[in-house]
Amino acid sequence: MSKGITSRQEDYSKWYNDIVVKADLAENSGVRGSMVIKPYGYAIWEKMKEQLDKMFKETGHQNAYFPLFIPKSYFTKEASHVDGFAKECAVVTHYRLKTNQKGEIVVDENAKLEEELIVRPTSETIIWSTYKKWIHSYRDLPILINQWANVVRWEMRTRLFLRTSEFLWQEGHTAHATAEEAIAETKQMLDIYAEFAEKWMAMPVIKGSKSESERFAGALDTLSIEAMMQDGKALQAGTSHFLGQNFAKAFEVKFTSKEGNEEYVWASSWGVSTRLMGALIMAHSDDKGLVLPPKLAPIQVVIVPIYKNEDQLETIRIKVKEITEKLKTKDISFKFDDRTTQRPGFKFAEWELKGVPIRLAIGPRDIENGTIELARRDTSEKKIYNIEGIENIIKDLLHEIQDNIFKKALKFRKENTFKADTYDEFKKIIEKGGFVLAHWDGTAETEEKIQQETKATIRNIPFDSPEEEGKCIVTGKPSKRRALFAKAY
RNA sequence: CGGGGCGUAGCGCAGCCCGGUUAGCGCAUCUGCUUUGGGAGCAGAGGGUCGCAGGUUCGAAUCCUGCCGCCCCGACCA
Repeated sequence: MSKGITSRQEDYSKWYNDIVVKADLAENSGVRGSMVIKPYGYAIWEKMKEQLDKMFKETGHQNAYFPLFIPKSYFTKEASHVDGFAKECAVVTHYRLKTNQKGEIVVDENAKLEEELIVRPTSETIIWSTYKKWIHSYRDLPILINQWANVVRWEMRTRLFLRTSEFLWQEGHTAHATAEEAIAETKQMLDIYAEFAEKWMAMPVIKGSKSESERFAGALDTLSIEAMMQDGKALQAGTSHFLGQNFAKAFEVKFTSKEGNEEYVWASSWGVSTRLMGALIMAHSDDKGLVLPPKLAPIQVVIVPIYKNEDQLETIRIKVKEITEKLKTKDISFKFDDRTTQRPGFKFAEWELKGVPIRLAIGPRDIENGTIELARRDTSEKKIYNIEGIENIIKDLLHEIQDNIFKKALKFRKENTFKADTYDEFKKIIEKGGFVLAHWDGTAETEEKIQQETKATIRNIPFDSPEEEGKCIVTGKPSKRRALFAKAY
């Protein structure tokens, strides 16, 4: 492992990339724009998945699995949906290879598919074509299904975790008898995402609804949570869409209501992806490497032995065993790093790079005194504690760290969120980086003008943005609420 | 798709302009000894179709032609 990572100040994107690669989270693969998620990175994703999955199930959802391939005809049924995704679809056209006269492996032109298959960029169409078969009566509703899957969007420019051609995600697809119910579901799932972001990722988010031009292709309303990264840019961390009856109409999904009327089904869909990994990294990490919130850290405590010979290591091993037994009773995950091939200093640096919240170091000195050195990743603070009762101290400290990094992120967001009442003010803030709350006349033209001139977009219109009389910073037309603007990932 | 750049050891690069005999450096790897409370030191070793294909030449990493791949900027974008 090479020393050091680029500092945030020097080159923020390089810093991000260094962390991903050097903390062993992921790397680029031989396929353009597609990444390999390495075991340590995948372990973090698994922690996220586990918690989200639990939250989905607690709210009555079930998991299912739908095909990777979508027949082109399904895909093209909902017009705005096609418009939104057509330019980034991978398409399967053949099903066989052959060897030509030169001995090369080539596509067998005789094995052309009658109908091309789209590799799913999202599954609304395949799922709604299936729901048609499942839904006939109001008694069949609601359907509350989630799927954990991979999807492909052929992006022009990719970055590890933040935007890759293939990514992992979950997509919820629900069907309801009424608009109210579907809207309530849409909101509920956004709340779940926000709770997960704040309580688990320790990342404060702003809930709101998207402007029309940022809406999901085929949705009537898109809600999002937006988080601020350390460079002041916004990252969309999750979306929940109210799809109205668009997909039901496109796929002819009707049900007979209690009153005996034939009606179209109402829908929602919602998703978060491996992009959350990128958010997690950029929300908390520092120039020494990753900083993980204890609740998502695959290893919460790492123990590094310090010794001069095999005898000393053996003594330490026995002591460590006592400690780890106690950690187990407190449900604390740990790793005893007894590799003899690396020296302590190397291990310290490595585990800091990997963001382990707490490090214990124990050597002959400690054995003699019944003590242990404890270092916090979030503050870099080091303290000597008695081994007796250390498990309680660690348990409390893990909560404190979780809390501390959330507060730190919240403070940073507050310090970098501003109100602007003139376009000049607005431009200055955007230039520097940060969130801007400003009045906007509600038109796509103004939104586009702002984006063209400043590269900032409307992230969302925050739910907690109070009603107030204002004037659009560009056109001066009246506005009732401030929208959240920022440059975004 | 437009503009720019790059392909030489696992990674990062020098050499190319001005052709010349064993193709070099740093990191990593391996071996040995000494080390181990903040990324060890010394000594030695291994590792290369110089992106691919042609051409020019006594001789090509170096010059010429074609091709392929990748990266950056722009355009595009849940």
